[in-house]
Amino acid sequence: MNSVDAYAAELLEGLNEPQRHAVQHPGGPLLVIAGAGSGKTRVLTHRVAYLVRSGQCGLGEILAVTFTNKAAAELRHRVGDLLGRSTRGLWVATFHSACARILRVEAEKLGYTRQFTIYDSDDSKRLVKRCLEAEGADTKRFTPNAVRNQISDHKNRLRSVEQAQDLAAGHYDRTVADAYAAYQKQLVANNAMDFDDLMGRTVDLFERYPDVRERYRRAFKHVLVDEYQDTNPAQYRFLQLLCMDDPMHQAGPSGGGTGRDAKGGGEDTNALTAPLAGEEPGHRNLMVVGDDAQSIYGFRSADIRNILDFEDDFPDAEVIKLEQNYRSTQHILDAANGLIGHNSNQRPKHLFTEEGEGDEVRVRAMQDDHAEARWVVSEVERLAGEGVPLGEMAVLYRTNALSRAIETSLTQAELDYQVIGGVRFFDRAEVKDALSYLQWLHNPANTVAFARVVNRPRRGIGDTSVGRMLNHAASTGVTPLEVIADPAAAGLKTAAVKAVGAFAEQIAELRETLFGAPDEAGVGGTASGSDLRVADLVEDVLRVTGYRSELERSEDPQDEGRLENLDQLHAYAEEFDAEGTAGAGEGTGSEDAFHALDRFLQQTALLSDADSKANGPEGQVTLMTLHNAKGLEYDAVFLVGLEDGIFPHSRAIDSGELEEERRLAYVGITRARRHLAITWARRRAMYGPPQSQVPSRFLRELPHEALDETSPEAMSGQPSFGGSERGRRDFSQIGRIGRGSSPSRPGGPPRDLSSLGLKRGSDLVSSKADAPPAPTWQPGQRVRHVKFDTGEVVRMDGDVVVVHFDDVGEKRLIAGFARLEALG
DNA sequence: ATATACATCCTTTTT
DNA sequence: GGATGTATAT
Repeated sequence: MNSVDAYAAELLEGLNEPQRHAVQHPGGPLLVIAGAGSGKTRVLTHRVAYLVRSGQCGLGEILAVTFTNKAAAELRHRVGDLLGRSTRGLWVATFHSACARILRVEAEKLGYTRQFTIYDSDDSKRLVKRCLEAEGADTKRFTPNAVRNQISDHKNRLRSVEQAQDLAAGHYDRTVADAYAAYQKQLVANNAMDFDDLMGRTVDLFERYPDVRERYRRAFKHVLVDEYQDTNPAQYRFLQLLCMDDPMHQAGPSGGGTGRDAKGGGEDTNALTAPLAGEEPGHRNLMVVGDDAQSIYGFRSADIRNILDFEDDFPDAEVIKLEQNYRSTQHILDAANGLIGHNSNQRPKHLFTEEGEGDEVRVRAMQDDHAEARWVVSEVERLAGEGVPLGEMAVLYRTNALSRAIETSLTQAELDYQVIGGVRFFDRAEVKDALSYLQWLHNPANTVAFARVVNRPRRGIGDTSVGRMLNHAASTGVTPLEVIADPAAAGLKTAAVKAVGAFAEQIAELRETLFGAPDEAGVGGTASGSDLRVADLVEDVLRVTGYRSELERSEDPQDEGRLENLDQLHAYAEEFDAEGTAGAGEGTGSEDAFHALDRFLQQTALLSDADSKANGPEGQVTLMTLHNAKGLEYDAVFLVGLEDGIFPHSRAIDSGELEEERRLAYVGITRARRHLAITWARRRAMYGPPQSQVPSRFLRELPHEALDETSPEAMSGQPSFGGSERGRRDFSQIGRIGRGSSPSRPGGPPRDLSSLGLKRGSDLVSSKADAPPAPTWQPGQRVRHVKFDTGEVVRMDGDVVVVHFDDVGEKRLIAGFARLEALG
């Protein structure tokens, strides 16, 4: 072994057999099936480092693709650590940012300028809405969101407008296809691309310009992909084009070229992959890493068949399975294995660990959502007492709506928590407003940004006026910037003309700061403000437009927070400026303001909440949806709301997406290192009155040996005193509790509360701080005063239970009451 | 043009 | 429960 080899071999130390195998893979297609917690990032980073150290290629000849910025950053960081040197030159990017980078350079070839704007889903929704309205479609039946999703699906499956129209069978599909046509036309007119276009247009580019494709194919000798199970057909084709023999011969508009389009017909045809003779050979060095069991983005057109059929697509592919788990204890893995075993569409695998059995997975049935929340919180407290940091605990749920009860209980217990999800920073209205100003200054053709800011803050330019200006712009093929120079031409009334005039002046002033000299409306000026920083520009926008002063003047307490967000945006821009100047140290000279803005917008468009999604740094319990939990791990995990209709979600049940739901549960289970508890509630208030719930079918699929269930009914959802229908109707405020030792009917009511769903002391905890000592209840004990879950008081007076409705209102109380009445 | 009051609708969402 | 959109009034 020569010294180079020895140097590279260091990178193999500490890897297990299959991991090492993957890292050393000589070349050609490689699929690594990486079970949860099996060290897939390790394999990826070590392979990148190994390729470089063993001299197989240069750092700059590797492209590593991920789905999130966070994953990309981590990958880069860890490769840097392994190599002990800078990773500049290494392409680690998300699919979208890699494409955006390519498209900036090649935009002209596709009829765009390199200043094109990237529309986020909100922007594109607005544009779709406008298109639908222009078409005269009924936006009740064709909601902008639904239509946008359909269009997105078309794009992700690489269906052109024409293909979509050809495919459209019914009226609905045709309307969608027409909207797609109009929308796409508008995007080009706006010099804008949506997220899906970043992929799709790059694919277009590669297909239409073989020389361009060839250039990139040569630039990257090795391509590595993370989370391959989540790739959609567009991403799949992108990889093909980068690595493989020319797959394009020809999937023309009318041809059978829709690849894996199930709707389009042949389930098994795959025009993308047919290896074609006589073309220049691709390097074929494609390594993909993923876990089919964690494919949970089907609703966003991710196609699990990409990972399931990898060997069919690439007959010479090597497949390596990583099944040793370094995260969880065996009981948790058993639960995961048992559950996922119920899926048929999968690659069989069996996770194992050397860490030992650990705790059993606890499954608990709760009276209702409040009891569930309270139980979770009491467990959080218990574990905290055992030394598990709050930041190492997470509560996971299917839908965001389920977080509320948990939040309430955590607050009452005075425990710190963070909720992941909800509105992202860059999606907040005020932040988007500010960014839209910047976007419009940068790309005056951007009508969405224009429509957004023209009357914000309120300037007396109403919807009708905005509509007229947009129409005018569209029909005369002119940008909104030119429209506001002569608003009367768009047919505005005098008051509106005046208001627009004031707005135009503000914009002129801002353009002057950005471009230096005043220029004729339109195409970016010549010499632009030399050392203007983006942060200054943000501030100028807020000042000149009166946006900031409007908020400062406001009485609304929420506006305080909005100002803070704007300050945060400013701080973010300052950071960006600092990085820019630091990086541009050598030779580049001072970058002009316009170009800085260009880079700034590019970056922010593809940024999400970046790093906020992590373990609560210190002392914070984390709450989030299962989707958000992918890739994370915690010492203790609580999976709540395991009820049919919630999880699996009713819409998934209806549309036969149970396997994906099951994978989602699998993801949840495998987040836990040592402690896992799964709960469901007999009754839950979602929207409106509480509904009876049935335990999730997934609970029945968990292997009993791995579980700790309080009672048989925890699984079945049946009261232990089974028998006839009862307890599901409405009742008076008085119920009776059976008494004495002789049940009044066969298998009749027991006399204690255990069958009421109140099984343990913790179910009867007082939630009010100043309430009398919370009476907990133990089997066999007589009960006099009970504090019910939401704080309502239940007093037992002999046989009769009297319920006091206080400030909370009665609908929550009925839940507890149903069970009491059931005994009567 | 805008403020307010009522109705309506609810998955998940890496970019 | 709440955010969004439409109808109505000013």
